[in-house]
Amino acid sequence: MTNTVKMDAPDVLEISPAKERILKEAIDLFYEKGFERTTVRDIAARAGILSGSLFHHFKSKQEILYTAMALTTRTMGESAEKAVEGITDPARQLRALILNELNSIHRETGHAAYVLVDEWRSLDDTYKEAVLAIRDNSYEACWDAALEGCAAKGLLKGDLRVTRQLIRGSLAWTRNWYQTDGKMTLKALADEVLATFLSR
Amino acid sequence: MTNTVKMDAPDVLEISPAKERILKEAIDLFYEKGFERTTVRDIAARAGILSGSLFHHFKSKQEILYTAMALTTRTMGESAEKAVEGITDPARQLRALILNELNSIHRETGHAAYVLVDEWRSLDDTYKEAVLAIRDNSYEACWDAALEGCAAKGLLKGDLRVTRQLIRGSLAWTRNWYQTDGKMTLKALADEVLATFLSR
DNA sequence: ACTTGACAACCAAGCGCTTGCTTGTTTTTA
DNA sequence: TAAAAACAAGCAAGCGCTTGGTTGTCAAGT
Repeated sequence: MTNTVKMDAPDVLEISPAKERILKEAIDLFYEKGFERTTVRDIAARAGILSGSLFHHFKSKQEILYTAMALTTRTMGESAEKAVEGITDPARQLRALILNELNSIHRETGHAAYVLVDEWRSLDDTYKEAVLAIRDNSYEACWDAALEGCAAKGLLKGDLRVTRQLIRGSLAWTRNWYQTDGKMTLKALADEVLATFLSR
Repeated sequence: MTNTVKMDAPDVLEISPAKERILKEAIDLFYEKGFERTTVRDIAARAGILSGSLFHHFKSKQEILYTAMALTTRTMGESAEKAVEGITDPARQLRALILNELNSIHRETGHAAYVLVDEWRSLDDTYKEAVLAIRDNSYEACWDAALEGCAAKGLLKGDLRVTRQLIRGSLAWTRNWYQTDGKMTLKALADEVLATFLSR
């Protein structure tokens, strides 16, 4: 797909079952305590191994964070593309993207999306670039297309880039208050968000 | 005001000039690197003293974070009350609160508001309660009043509590994209946010 | 006017502990 | 039987914090 050289960064595609289990536990811990407060001993204990054994799979704690973020970024990009697939109406595209993002944050794999945003500062600069390279391809393009479509139809007023950020902020913040087990479903929340941001 | 015993927690009102300088530097560092990545040696160096001398003013690193957050919380509460003072129209109240919050985030003291949100997880549970006790008094009440006023006038649709959180998220997220030195002023941004969330 | 003593602020040194990570060896798997 | 995976042990560095002593300040005592 991408024509950039991939040799420098370890290919995130290659994930052994063991790696996957470690990543899952690491993400959960990063979600609970943050990257810095999580020790390699914590991660190893949850994965059922000793701390030293971690470094057989990842060369550093940073690489664990990077792999988790790179994987999450790719997954969310694919997920966004799939969400708008076959939808032509821009308002419906937007709703699909909103619901998709809410699902990413609050469903079982949700901790990964949370970590991607919240622990970004903890990622080394070199790795940041690598993750951004993955992100820019598909994810942003989907959102831009949907938003521009809405704007063309007069469904959105004001600066599109600002609106985009306002929506993004609203969605990201849901992790601080939305309860999966509450009365409101994610679909209902998605509708509420859409209704809030679309002028009618 | 509060009838709870206050003896356990140190009164945040008492801040010597030295304490204030240390707090300012600490907040800047927490903003730049996060609480965990910031060492007491970092803070001391910026304050122009040695690390051990910090503990003459604060009994622990945690207490530095707590003091910063308690102070910020009180300041923001007072600031919100002052912002809506004398304003009766709920839409104008809301605009004032939005602008006030944007100012808190992006003006000179902005790092404090940022830290309050972003490093909340790093604060010990005991201290969390103390900060929440300060917060609940004024800040939330101002927002609730303005939002209910808007709803009564038909300016807001949907669940008020959800709307409140969507706005809060949009505002908090601005720190990830809004540039103080850019073309858009904070007032213009406040207007854009207001226009986005109010139905017309 | 000079001494005294109490106090806050700070320094210099380092303690005890935890951290991420390494090494050499053993176990498991295929 | 050889590679992959995990263990056992521990190192060097950095962490928050403590200790004991040195300043500068200023009001009380003589």
